Amino acid sequence: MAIYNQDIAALFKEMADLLEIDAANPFRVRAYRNAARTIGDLTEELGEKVEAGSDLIGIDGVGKDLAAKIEEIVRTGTLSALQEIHEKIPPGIGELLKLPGLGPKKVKVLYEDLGITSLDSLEKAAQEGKLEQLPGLGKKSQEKLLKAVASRRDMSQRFRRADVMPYAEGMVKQLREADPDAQFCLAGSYRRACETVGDLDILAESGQAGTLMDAFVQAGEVTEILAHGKTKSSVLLRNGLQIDLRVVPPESFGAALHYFTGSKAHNIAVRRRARQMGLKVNEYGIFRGEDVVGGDTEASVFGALNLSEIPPELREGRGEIEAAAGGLLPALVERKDMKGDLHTHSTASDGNATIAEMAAAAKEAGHDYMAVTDHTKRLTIANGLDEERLHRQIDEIDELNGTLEGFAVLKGSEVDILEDGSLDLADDVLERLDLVVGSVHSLFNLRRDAQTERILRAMDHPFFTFLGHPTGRLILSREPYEVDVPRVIEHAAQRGCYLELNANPKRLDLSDIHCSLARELGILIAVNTDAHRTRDFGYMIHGIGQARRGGLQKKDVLNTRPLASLRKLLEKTRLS
DNA sequence: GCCGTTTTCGGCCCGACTGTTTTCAGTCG
Repeated sequence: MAIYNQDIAALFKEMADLLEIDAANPFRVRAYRNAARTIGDLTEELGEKVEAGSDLIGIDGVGKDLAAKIEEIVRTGTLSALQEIHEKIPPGIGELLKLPGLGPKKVKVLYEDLGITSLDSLEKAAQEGKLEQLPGLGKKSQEKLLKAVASRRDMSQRFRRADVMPYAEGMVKQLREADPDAQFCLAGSYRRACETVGDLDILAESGQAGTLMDAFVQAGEVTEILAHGKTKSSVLLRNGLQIDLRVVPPESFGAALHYFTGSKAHNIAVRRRARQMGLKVNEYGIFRGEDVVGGDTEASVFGALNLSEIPPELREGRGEIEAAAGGLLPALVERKDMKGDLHTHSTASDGNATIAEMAAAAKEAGHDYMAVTDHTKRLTIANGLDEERLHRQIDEIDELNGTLEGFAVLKGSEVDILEDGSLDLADDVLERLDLVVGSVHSLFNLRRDAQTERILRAMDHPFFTFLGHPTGRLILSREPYEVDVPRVIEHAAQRGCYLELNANPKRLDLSDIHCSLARELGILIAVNTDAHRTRDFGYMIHGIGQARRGGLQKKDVLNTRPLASLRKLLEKTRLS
């Protein structure tokens, strides 16, 4: 059985959890967590590196010891150090660390005094009133833990970013009414445009901290107050979303915004740099001894550290500090750079607007062109088009284009990739199209090799333009199908075709990491909404957020091109 | 356990809030 990076990362995470409960050196714990995070982000498989005999030392956070442990995992599938610690700390107990209010110390007490190793046994002990008798715990902790177990069971702990936008805006609106002079900014993973967020962080600059705090905990949707302090409070909404509000004075706003935007890994890296320069960074400012050297704006924080300003989307501790120090940060693509949308549907298949209506909406969204890419016959559930219907649609689009001014509708198709890698429509109709999006809509459970080969073969088709939603994942609801994405990306580079970053907020498919790999290999990415309704063109902002996280610049994105250059690039993918 | 303008040892980010405490440890972000 092949070992993938995610497996190695999972073992290191578990190791970190158990070591932490075992009260190991906290920096040793951090070393495991750091390595797990780095390895989870890598695009090259360490299993292959080990087989090839390459050196693992040099991977960020991997030294001699962890390199040996990775080799052990790859060769044996297990980690003996983990099994050793299992003799002291039972497996699965790390789950308890995820409960709010429980950290390593208390988990250890729970296990040693009451033998608690699971949510079930914790719940039972709490119901029997045993927790309140433990040192450091009381009646209140017991009640909170009982609630935490219940809420853990009945709701997922993360939210798609797009789904929390209305809650974020609603809360800020209520706070603004309480203090019209305050400034608000959403921070955290939300500001970094992460695919999912665990909670919302709202930062306020205000002289009325108390007023804001009161308004916050009394807001309409709040069902529980988790903390209510002078400058910092946390609440839980009915849907389980946690919101944190922090109020700071104007001179600290930039430092606080930087701090609460994170990520944690980025902040640690920034503070390490500050320390090396003899400075100290906290959420109130940046200091040399007692002297303030920055903090009112984010620019002042980066400036004091001799860094160019790092866009929030890149603050993941993946080398952005070094890039900023060397003046090597990319100028990230922006929404206004987008000239068109190359993946849309109409009533001909499973969309709910006509081509003319979609074209009008695309133009309204600021685009100069749009490609119609309805489904094909294999996807009967979506009323996919067969050759004859597509021929007619092509004629229809030609006719429509004759009536449009300052806007072009391109002729395309989202063609099903069949099991053997062939395309779902005959060449004579594909040849008439401006572009062909190849997508997998069936047989998600093929073995990894078979799925990868299937896709590579489809890409080799002479009329193939780009791969639609390359992994098929649905965020928080469906795992990607088993496919060797780096291999697909490398193949696209050799073949001379493109990849899609699907901007639908449920998909955001490619991931940021894979976007970054594609960019390194010089592959153009089409950022498309896959719109099925006119309002879906609004999805573009989510795609742009993801593209920025992947470090994509305007030049890396296919549909930032004006129509004439776009046509040339589409033409270029055709093999004779 | 990693790492090096602190360089093979001795550091490793920093502060607010809670609950249980009676001066602070644990947790969280």
